Amino acid sequence: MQNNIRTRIAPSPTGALHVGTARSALFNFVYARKFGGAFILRIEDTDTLRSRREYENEIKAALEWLGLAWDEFYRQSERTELYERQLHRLHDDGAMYWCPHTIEELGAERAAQSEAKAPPVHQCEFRDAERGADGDGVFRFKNTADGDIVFDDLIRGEIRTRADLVGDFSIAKDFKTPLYNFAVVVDDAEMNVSHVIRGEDHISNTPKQLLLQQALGFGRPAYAHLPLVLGRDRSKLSKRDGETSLLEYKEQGYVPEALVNFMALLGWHPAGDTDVFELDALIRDFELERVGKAGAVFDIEKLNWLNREHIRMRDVEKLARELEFFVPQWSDAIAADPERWRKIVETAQERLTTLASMGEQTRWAWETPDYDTELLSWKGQEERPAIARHLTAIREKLSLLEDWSSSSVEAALRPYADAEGRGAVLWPFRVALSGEKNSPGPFELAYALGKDETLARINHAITHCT
RNA sequence: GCUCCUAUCGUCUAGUCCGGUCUAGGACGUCAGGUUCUCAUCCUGAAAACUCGGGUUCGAAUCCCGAUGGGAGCGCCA
Repeated sequence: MQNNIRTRIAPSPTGALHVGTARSALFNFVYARKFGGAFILRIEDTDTLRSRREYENEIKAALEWLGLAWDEFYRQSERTELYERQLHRLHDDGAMYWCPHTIEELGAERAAQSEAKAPPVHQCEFRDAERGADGDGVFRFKNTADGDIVFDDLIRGEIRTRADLVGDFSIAKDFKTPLYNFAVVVDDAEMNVSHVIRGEDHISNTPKQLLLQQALGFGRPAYAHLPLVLGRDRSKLSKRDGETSLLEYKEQGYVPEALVNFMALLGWHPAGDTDVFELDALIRDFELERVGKAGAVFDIEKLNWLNREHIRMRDVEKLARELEFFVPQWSDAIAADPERWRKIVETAQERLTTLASMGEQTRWAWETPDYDTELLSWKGQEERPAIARHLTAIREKLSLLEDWSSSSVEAALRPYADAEGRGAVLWPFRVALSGEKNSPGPFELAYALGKDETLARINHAITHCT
């Protein structure tokens, strides 16, 4: 196993953690863990106007929720001396210059180039001028490379770009305000990042960063560009496609294991036919070589299925604790009888798609059933006296029952139900307990409700019929 | 407009590097049956794809060329 693997996720705190960014974080984390390396969280907050600390906190919370613990943490806004020093080095080498053009001028130039079918590259007449930062303008890297800029992508193979098409790109607003491409290069080198694993929307930034690395005398990390996460319309996932903020999924009742599983499947697949797996297995089986090249559509149906699967695999006690958050209206009842709550959770567990559906899924547990008497009738064909007779028989058998479990209740009633007709007996029994047309089975309900409540609800139903 | 990336069922994908075992496999979803007092689950089954055109070859989803489609980037954002 290699030990010098260092990966990073570098979000900018200008919004919540995006699903695409979270997926990149996951792959970086997994890759680092697999080789016993370090996973770095670097907040790219050089854009002081848009960066906000509350977003940074949200991003951290989301990563923690997913279980992606970082080993090192940095904030670019706290590293300005470093960038300044490197900026001066470039400046002293004559590798950058001050471009005084306004944004309007640059926009006009680009429009003209588009019109003339020319490549959109800024031709600055000041690239050889000796002048510092003043007024409008920006520092640009003086790109003197010729031929192709080539790098080997771990996922895509060789990628080459014509150097003259890269042009003189901006690297800083002034000596104290570096721009993205510059800060990234300095940080990746300074942090000894060994593998840059990021979205494919960064492919076109890579040649610029390569040029900068060379000019500064830095080494080159390995690159792996992930396919993009796409929306229904196959364009980059956006708000229109539903939630793009990871924490939103938490609030909607998705479990982190499902998100991790789902995001891993967006572009990667284990060698076998397994679709359901957890982080440990992902770390064990992950291979960058098995990451696909084409964009992957975010399919909420598959996420829902995975969420169901992971909820079903969950430890009941743990699930019970997580579920409490989603039924605040019953927190007192839960605190009063935690054992009962655990039984309710047990009954609901395999029926939950999201944790948030717990409320409607277990209304029967908290509210006294309120139903029309007709609902007690199996297929609307049983008359009231018959229903009352069945319920009375059930009451008699159950009141004698000592050991109260789903299977003992079933064993006590099965012969009678078989003799009288299962539907005719079990349907009114279940409705008496749940008050619902659709609900978990009567034996499970009886178990979760407990003997006293079960008998009380049966009595209530009997009075309905007489 | 320029550049780059990309292309297997509706969706995620296996297979592509090392051509034949692929009448293309799995999963989600869909549909149909079955189990079940109901719903959900569960079980069985079905429909569903190699973008197109050339070439190489005895043979191509797999190799080569071209076209087309899709995506991304082109910022004094990251």
